Amino acid sequence: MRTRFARGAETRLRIIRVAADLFHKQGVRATSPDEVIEASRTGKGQFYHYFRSKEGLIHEVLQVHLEAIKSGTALVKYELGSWMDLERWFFAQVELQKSFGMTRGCPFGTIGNEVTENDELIRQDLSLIFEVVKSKLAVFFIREESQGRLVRAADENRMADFCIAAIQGAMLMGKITRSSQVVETMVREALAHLKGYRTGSKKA
Amino acid sequence: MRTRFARGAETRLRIIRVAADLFHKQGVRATSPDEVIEASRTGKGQFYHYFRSKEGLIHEVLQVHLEAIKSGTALVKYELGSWMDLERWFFAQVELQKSFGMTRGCPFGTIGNEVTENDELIRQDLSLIFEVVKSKLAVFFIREESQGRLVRAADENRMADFCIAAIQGAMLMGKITRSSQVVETMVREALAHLKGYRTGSKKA
DNA sequence: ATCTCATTGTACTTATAGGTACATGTGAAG
DNA sequence: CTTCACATGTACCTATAAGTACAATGAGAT
Repeated sequence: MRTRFARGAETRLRIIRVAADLFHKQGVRATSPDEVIEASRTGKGQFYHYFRSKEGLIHEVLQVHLEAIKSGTALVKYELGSWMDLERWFFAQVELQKSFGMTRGCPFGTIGNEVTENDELIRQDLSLIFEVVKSKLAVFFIREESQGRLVRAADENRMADFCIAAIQGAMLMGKITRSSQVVETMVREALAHLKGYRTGSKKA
Repeated sequence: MRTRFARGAETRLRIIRVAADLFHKQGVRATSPDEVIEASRTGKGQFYHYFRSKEGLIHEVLQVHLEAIKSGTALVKYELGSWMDLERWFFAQVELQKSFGMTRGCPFGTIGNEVTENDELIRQDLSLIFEVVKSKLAVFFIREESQGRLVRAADENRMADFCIAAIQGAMLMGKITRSSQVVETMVREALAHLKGYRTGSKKA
């Protein structure tokens, strides 16, 4: 029973990976099952054998993303141990965007902007992903605070939300302008703001 | 010749307005010409009489937005005369989002996130819109600077970019979480950061 | 060798997207 | 009161989206 489901699982994962890439590249609405099927070199039979529907596929893709974030196997590392790590967190995403020639945004933001009131399930999947990311970031700020390295006015949860919204806005503007300039500006300003919450930081 | 084109111009504008609303609500890919036609109570004949194609319509919609921003007739006022105006600028967008029950994001950001490499014209339209917005915001910061009210480290262009990316990220997260909390957090943090560039501001 | 069930392949189906073709209406200028 | 250009209405049309139906294959259990 060891390899009983191995072949299928591989096919399934191949479809998910291809879909994730296409969703990132062109969004979910612009990506048809047929396109995923062709790019993954599978067939209709396989597609609908492994996924109820297109929505089911989107859900599975997001699950895989979520697991990668949780387990730390994602391209971006969300476990921060220092301010240097935080900088790396920001810049890792900029670099990823650059590697696609500034033609793509954040994989989650891209999908998130497409959700309407009929995509409640997907919206919740995304909400959960961002909640997990937020808590990972917050953990860092909370640790800093517990060591007395943050000023009293600092609110770790707000700081985490700020990080996420900042990088989302930055990447969206980067995609629209096809330039990394705005992204880098935003990241630097955001970091400057966050560092302002460190004890003993000279303003700006 | 006064009313010669009046009727048609009205129909045209009606289509544009309906389309703008649908694009804002559900994005451009999820909005078909048929839907626009029905919601605007027109017909195929009229639609394709006034617009070459769906892409043409999107372009026209963005032109109308652009003109509204330039002329100051948009729902959000981009001409800032004071820091209070800047706050209002941020919060006006939050209020607008709230008025839709947090189900929508920024009209431009929503469309911007949908553009792929095949939508170069639309992408440029959006780029232009954001450039105009940026310059309007920058004008305020430059005026402040010229009156010696900003610290030397302040960069007016970067500050303007920061404003735009911040509000974009905020609204996107607001739409995904369906909550105004993140949005308000982001706006307050962003304002705090910007105010840090004022001369004589106590840090944070 | 066969049975069984996961897996895969192919053909068909319905609805919608996006657009054309063409016919008709209408109102102001001549 | 006709005419011509703008304006509107209706009927197509082709491609694609999303999904179903069902047949065929193939590897481990018996």
